[in-house]
Amino acid sequence: MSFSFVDNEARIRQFWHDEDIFKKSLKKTETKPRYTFYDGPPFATGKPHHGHLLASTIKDVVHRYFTQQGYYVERRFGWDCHGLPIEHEINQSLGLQAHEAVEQLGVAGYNQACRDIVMRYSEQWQSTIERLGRWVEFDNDYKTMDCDFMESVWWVFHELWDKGMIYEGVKVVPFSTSLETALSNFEAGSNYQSVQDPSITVLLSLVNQDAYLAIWTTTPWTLPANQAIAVSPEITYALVEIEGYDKPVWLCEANLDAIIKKTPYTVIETASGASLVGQRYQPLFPELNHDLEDSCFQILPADFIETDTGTGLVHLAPSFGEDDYNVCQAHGILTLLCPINDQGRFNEEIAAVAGLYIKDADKVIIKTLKTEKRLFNQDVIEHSYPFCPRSDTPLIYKAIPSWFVAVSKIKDKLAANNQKIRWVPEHIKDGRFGKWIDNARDWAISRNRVWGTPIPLWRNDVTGTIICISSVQELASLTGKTLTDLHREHVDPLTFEKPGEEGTYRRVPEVLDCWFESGSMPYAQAHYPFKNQSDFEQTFPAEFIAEGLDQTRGWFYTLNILSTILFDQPAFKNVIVNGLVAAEDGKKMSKRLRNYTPPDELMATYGADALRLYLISSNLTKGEEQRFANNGVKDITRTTLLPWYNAFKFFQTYAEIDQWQSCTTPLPYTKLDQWIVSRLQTLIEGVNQNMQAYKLYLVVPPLLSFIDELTNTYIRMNRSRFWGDGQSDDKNAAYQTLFQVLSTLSKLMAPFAPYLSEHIHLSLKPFSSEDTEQSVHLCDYPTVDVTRQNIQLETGVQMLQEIITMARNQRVSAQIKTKTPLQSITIIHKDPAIIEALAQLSDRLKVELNVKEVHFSQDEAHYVTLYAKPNLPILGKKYGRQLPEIKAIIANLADSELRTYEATGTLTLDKTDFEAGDLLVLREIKSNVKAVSNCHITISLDTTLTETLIQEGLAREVISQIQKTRKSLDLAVDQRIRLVVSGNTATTSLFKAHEDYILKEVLALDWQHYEAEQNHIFDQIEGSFSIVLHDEE
RNA sequence: GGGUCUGUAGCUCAGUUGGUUAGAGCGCAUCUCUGAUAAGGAUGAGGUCGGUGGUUCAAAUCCACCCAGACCCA
Repeated sequence: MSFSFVDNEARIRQFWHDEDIFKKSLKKTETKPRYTFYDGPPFATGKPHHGHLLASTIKDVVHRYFTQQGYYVERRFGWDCHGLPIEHEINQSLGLQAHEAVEQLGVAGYNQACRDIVMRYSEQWQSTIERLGRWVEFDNDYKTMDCDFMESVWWVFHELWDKGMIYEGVKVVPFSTSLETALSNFEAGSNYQSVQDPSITVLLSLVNQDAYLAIWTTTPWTLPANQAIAVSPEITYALVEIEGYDKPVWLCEANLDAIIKKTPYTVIETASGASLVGQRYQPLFPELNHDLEDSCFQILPADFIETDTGTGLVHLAPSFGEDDYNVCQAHGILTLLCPINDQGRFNEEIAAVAGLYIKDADKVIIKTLKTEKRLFNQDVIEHSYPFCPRSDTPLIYKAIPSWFVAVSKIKDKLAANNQKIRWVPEHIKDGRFGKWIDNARDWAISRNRVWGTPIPLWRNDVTGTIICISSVQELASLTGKTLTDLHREHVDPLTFEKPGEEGTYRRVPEVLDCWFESGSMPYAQAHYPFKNQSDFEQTFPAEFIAEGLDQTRGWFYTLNILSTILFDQPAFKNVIVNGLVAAEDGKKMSKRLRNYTPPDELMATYGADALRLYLISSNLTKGEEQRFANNGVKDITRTTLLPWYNAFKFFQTYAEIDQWQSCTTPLPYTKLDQWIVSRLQTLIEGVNQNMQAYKLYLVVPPLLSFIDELTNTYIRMNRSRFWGDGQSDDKNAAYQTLFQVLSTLSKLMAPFAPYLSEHIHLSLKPFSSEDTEQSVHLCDYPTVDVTRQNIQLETGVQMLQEIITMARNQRVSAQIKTKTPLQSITIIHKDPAIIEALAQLSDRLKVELNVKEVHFSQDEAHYVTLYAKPNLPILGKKYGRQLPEIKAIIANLADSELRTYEATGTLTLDKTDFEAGDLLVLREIKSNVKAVSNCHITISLDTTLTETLIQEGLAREVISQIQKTRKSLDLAVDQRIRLVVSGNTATTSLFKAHEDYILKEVLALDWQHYEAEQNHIFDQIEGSFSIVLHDEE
C-alpha cells in the first residue's frame, strides 16, 4: 500500500479542524511579543489564481515560522470590496452603461447590487486557501465596505485634511466615454491597441503678423478646445513661403521637407522658439471664445516638445492633455474649454459638430478646415493608443475636478521612510520603488463613482465653506442621524446648517479611490482610533507584508503615503515582493489559452506541500518572473517529500518491530551518528539565517541536500544496525539518532511543508518517551546547537564519499562487481590529520567498498607526481601584467620543487619567490601505478581476484536474489523463511561454505538440498540452481 | 519613449567581492546498486553564458550600446 500525500493532507486538515490547532497556536502565543502582519486585500470577484497562492504561501511560511519562534502573529484575511471592477460587473450584467445603471437602480439599488456580488467567490477563496494549508482567520476578516472600516478611512482622510494635505484641483485623467468615468492610470495602461488615426497639420493666423502657424495633431476633435500653442525655446523655427498659400507659414526648421513634402517653398526668415513666445493668434472656433482669460491664444514656451514628428508648434487643449494643462496653468490659463460631455459627444455651442461623438466629429472638423483652406496636410498615422479595458472604446484624456493628496510635499519623508524598509529583493528599494517616490506627483483620490467610501466633505452651497467629518458621531452631532452604513445612499441625503451661517452643507459628490482604502487598511482593520488605540500604536508599523511586484505603485505606495503623513513612519519593516507567475509557455496565464493547470487541480494531484515548496524555492520569492511547470511540482515530490517520507517510514517500520522508545541515557554514538546530527545543526543554522533575512528562496536547496544525505548516506550506511535481533546499545544509538533527526526535521520543515511535517510529528509520538506537543505547529522552532556541530567530521564524510565514488569507478574499469569482495584498498594522503579522520571511518569504508582491509599511506611519492596551478586571486593582485610569465614558470615546476613548497610554504627561484597561498598543488597519478586520484586524494584498490573472493561474491549474489524473491512475494521484513535449494555440487558447496552468512542475511531458518529443478533459476551460479522459499509456518 | 528586472545545456534553473576545467535537476544514451524508497549511484552526449564593443594580467560576472522578453510608467 503506497502512501498518498493528497489523502494524508486531507486527514491532517481534518485533524487541525477537529482539534482547532490554529486557534491553539494563537492561544499559546497570546502573551508573547507581537509580530504584526498586514494582509493585502484581494477582490473576491474572481477565483484565486497562482499569483494569489504564491503570495499566500509566502505569507503563511513567514507566519508559521515566527509563530514557532515564539511571536504572536495575528492573521486577518482582508477583502477589497469597492472599486471599478465591481461596478463594471454590475453594468455588464445589466447590459447598461454606468450612468444608465445608476439612473435605473438609484444609488441605493446600485450599491445593493454591488454588495450582492462582492463576496461572490469568497467561499471558493476560503476553501482554496485552506487547502493550501494557509492559516488565516476568515471569521475575523476585514472588508473595506464595513462601516467600522469606512469610518476609520474617514478618520484618515480627516487627518490629512487637518494637516493641509488635501486640496481640490483639476486633473487630466484617462476617461472612458462608454463607462462615463475616469479610469486609474493602471486601468488605462492595460489596453493599448494599434490604431489608425488622422494626422493633420492645421494653419492658424497670427494677429500681429501676416503669417500662419502650422500645428500638428492626431486628435482633430480637440481643436475646438485649443487655448494656446507651445514652442520649444531652443528649437529654430522658419517662416516659409509655400506655393499655393496666401501667407507664409511658421514651422520648425528641422522638418521642412517632411512636412511640406513636394511643394516648392522658400525660407524667408528663421527665429528661435523663444522669440516667438507671446505672439497671439486667432482662434479656430471663435464661437467658444467667451469668458476666457486674455492669456489664451498666444504662444507659450514648453520643454516637452520633440521635433521628430510634427511642426514643433504644439496645439494645447488643456482640457484634454496633461502636458497641455500644466503649461496652460503655469501661464495663467485657468478657465478650461470643454465642449464635450461625459459620453464624448459635443454640446450645442458648435453647430457643425453638435451632438456628435468625438471620433465622428473628427471627419466633420477636417472637412470644415479643408473648406476654410486651413488644412495644410492630411494623413493617416498608425500608433499605439490606450483603450478602455472594459468596453474597448478609445480613451480620451480629460480634465475633471478632483481632490488631491499633496504627495509632492512629503517626498523627502517618503524617501527617508523607504530607507527603513527591508525590501526583498533589495533592488526595489532604490530602484523601482525609490525612483517612483523621487518622481512622486500629487495623488488624485476622488472618483466620480457610486460604490465606494464617500469623501467626507460637506460644502456650504452658499458660502463654499467646507467641513471635513471624521466620524459617525461627528456626523450625528451635525445631522442628528447616527449611521450604521456609510455608503452614499445613506450619507448623501444628510445635509445640515450651521447656526449664524447662511446656506446648507451638502456632501461633495465623489467617493474615494479604493487605493486610499487599502492604504488605510492598517488603521481601518483595527477601527483605529475609535477602538484598539494603544494596541494599534504598539504594533505599528507592521513587521511584515508580502505582495506582488505590481503593488510597487499600488499598495506598497499608498500604505507608505498615508503612514508617512499620519505617523512619519513606513507602514511596514519587511516586505517580500513576489514576481509574476507565468505559464509554462512563457505567456501570461490565461483562461482563454488554457495554458495552465488550475491550482485546485494541482493540489488534488500533487498536494499542497509540493506546490508550496515549488513556489517558494523559485525566484518568484525575489520578484522575478518564473514559468510555472507542473513537472517542477512533481519533482519536489520525487526529490524531497518522498525521500523524506521514506526515511521516516524506514524508522517507523523497524521501530515498531522493536517496540523502540526514545531515551535520554548516554549512548555509544558512532561517527556517522555524530555526523548526521552535525549536518542537521548546520541545516538549522542556515534555515534560521535565511528566514531572518526573509530569503525564502534559499531555504529549500540545502534542505534538499540534507534529505539526500539522510537517506542516501546515513540510512543507507546504517541500515544493518536496525536489522539485528534484540536490543543493543549500538542499535539504540542508531534509533535515537534517526529519531532525533526526524523529529527535529519535522519542526524545521513545519512552516514550509505543514502537512507532511505534521504527519511525521504525529506518527513519531508513540516512540517518544517524553510528552510532545499535540501538533508540530505548536512546537518551538529548532535553534542551532553548536556543541553538536563538527565541521571536521563533516569534511571527513565528504571525503569518504569522494573515495567511494573513486573506488567504484575503479571497479567499473576493472570490471569487478561491487558484490565481489576485494582484498584491500590503500588511501594515500600526506596530511596525518586527514588520515586520522578517515581511519575513524575505515569500517564504513570496508562495507561500502566491499574490501577486507583498508591501508593508509603518507608515501605520496610512490603514487603521484605533484603539479601546480596559480592561485589567481592572489597572484593576479601581486603580479598584474607579469602574470603570463609567472603562469609559465608555475606550469614547469618540478615535483621536487613542489614538495619543498608544500613542506616549507615557500619556494625561492631565480626570477621569483612563491609564498604560502600562491600556488595550488595538485596530484596526478604516476603512469606506472594502478591508482585513482581526484587531484586532492589518491586511492589504490587491489583488484586481484582469488577463488575465495569470487565465491564470497557469489554468496552475496545469492543473497541478493533471495531478497528480491522475498520482496516479490510481499513477505514481511521480519518474516522467517526456509530454503529449498537445488543445483549441482558447486551450488551445494557454495551454500555449505557460506551457510551462516546466507541464512542470517535472508532470515532463513534452514536450507535443504533438493535434486528437482524448481522455479527460481540463477544462471550466474555455475551449474545453476533453484530455490523454493517456504514461510516459517 | 522612460524606469526596473530577466536572458547560462533540448527544458527548469544555480553560478559569492571579476580568478583556476561554467554547475544542478529533468529528459536522452550506456552501465550499476537496492528488503525503507514512486528510488539511488556512475559515465557520456549536450554551452560562441542574448549580441557588439570596452575596462582588466583575467569577464557569465564590471561599463557602454544594441537585441529579445516581463513588469511598471508615459
